[in-house]
Amino acid sequence: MDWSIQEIARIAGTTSRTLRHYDDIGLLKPSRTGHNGYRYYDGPALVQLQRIILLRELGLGLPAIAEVLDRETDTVKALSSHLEWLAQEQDRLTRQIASVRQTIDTMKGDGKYMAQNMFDGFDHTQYKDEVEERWGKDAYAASDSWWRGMSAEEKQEWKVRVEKLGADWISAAESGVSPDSEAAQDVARRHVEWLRGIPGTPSAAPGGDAKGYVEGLGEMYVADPRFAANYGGERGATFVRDALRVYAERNL
Amino acid sequence: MDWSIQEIARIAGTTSRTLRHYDDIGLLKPSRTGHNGYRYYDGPALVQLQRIILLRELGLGLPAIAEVLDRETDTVKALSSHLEWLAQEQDRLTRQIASVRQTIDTMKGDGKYMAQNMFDGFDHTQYKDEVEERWGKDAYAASDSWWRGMSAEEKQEWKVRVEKLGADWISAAESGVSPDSEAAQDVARRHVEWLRGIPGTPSAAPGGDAKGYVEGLGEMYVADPRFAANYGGERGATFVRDALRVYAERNL
DNA sequence: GTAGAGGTTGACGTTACGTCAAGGTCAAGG
DNA sequence: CCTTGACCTTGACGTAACGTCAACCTCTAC
Repeated sequence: MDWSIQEIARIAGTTSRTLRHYDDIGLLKPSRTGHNGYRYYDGPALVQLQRIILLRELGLGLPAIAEVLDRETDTVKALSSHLEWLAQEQDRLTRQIASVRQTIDTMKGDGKYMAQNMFDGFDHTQYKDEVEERWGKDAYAASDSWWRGMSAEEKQEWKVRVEKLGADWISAAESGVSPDSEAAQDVARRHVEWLRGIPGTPSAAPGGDAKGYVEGLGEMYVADPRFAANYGGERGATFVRDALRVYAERNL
Repeated sequence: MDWSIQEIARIAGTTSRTLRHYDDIGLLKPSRTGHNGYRYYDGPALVQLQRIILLRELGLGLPAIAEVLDRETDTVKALSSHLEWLAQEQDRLTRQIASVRQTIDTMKGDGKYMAQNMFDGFDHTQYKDEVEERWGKDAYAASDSWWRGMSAEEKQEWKVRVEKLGADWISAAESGVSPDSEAAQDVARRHVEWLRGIPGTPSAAPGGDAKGYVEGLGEMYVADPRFAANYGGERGATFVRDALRVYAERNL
């Protein structure tokens, strides 16, 4: 009264390969093995197999299932902790979906963002004189040719990055944490790394005054309403300035 | 004006290993390679890298990103189809979470199900005489010892399987599809495979009248209100009977 | 000259099997 | 007895995107 490997596979709704795999990892051994090496399974083995399949359909991993089968863990307990993991995954997915949606919207350019044309790379020519005056002709030229050298898609994605950085600054400022908190400093780090991608930025190497540059930028974000608007107004810009100052002090 | 592998890794917020991986699969080649084999990256490479990282954070796979970079696919298009996939995943997760919750509830035994003690394995002794009369003493004895041989956990999970099967029957019946539809026939197949797990069930091999047995069971589900209740009342049981009859006719 | 930091190319591990590949076993028919 | 076909076996690669050694160069600074 036992079945061959294909037979229980069909009965249980799985494949013979899966059965062999379970045998290999010791999850479910055949109840009997023929002299020819054939695997045979009996009733209790089928019951075990059906338990395994049930738990697998719920998403449990094979090691977790093995624990349940070895009576090291309660099934309900295993499922409960699995449920937590599932909930976390769902959260992550939800956030990612929101992110993708926003990115698509930004890229499609619904006018709202396209019209902004911020200094941060969106329309260099508009600020030509200002940039030349502040950082010199070379800086503008380098920055401009860099920007012109990008494809439309690259520009789109650059904008998206700027958006995200701005959004992260705002949410950090509004979350009420201090500018020297780890969260804020992480955004500051990303901000500085982002700046490094723009030609004309002083390098962090000795000789390039990256520290003064970053601190100066921070002040400008506060002083210039066009920038402040990008970081959630004056309060936001102040937060950005403080966080950048701390970051520059510590790392540049 | 270029960076070593560690430097851009830091600037972009990733690891050198990842950079090497991208080089290996041809996703992002260094802009320059030293005579010693060292990889160096310049500004445009950094821009590319940042595009890649942005898309990766949104969950796109590397092949999809490669398509975007090779201009074979529009970024927005790639993200849109990615969004669909994400939505599907979310659906799947939601359903799985519901399934796990229900399973946990059933196992915890909130009394509602525990009290049911259906024939389908929940309390064999209760139906001893009836079973013996219908299928013989041997059938009852085999079935009973099989049931007693199971551990508490196995019994719990067996109940869960019965619950799910019943729930699937009901939802199939209520969905309005016909008993010979693919969906209904799939549940029928699982039902028959489930029966095979109970000792005493006639085998599908020649000599064992599996066809008559299954058809007889179907009739009983309709005739006996205790069973019918398990399949959503008389209408549900009728659906089950019809589906089983079709299945038996075609496959047994 | 020698640390020490950083670079290189392999190559294995991760999840749960799918998918060949090469070859033995078994029942049925000519 | 031999063949055919269905079924079985073990072995090994592939999957997604790197993390993590391992063994071995290279460069800079003291």
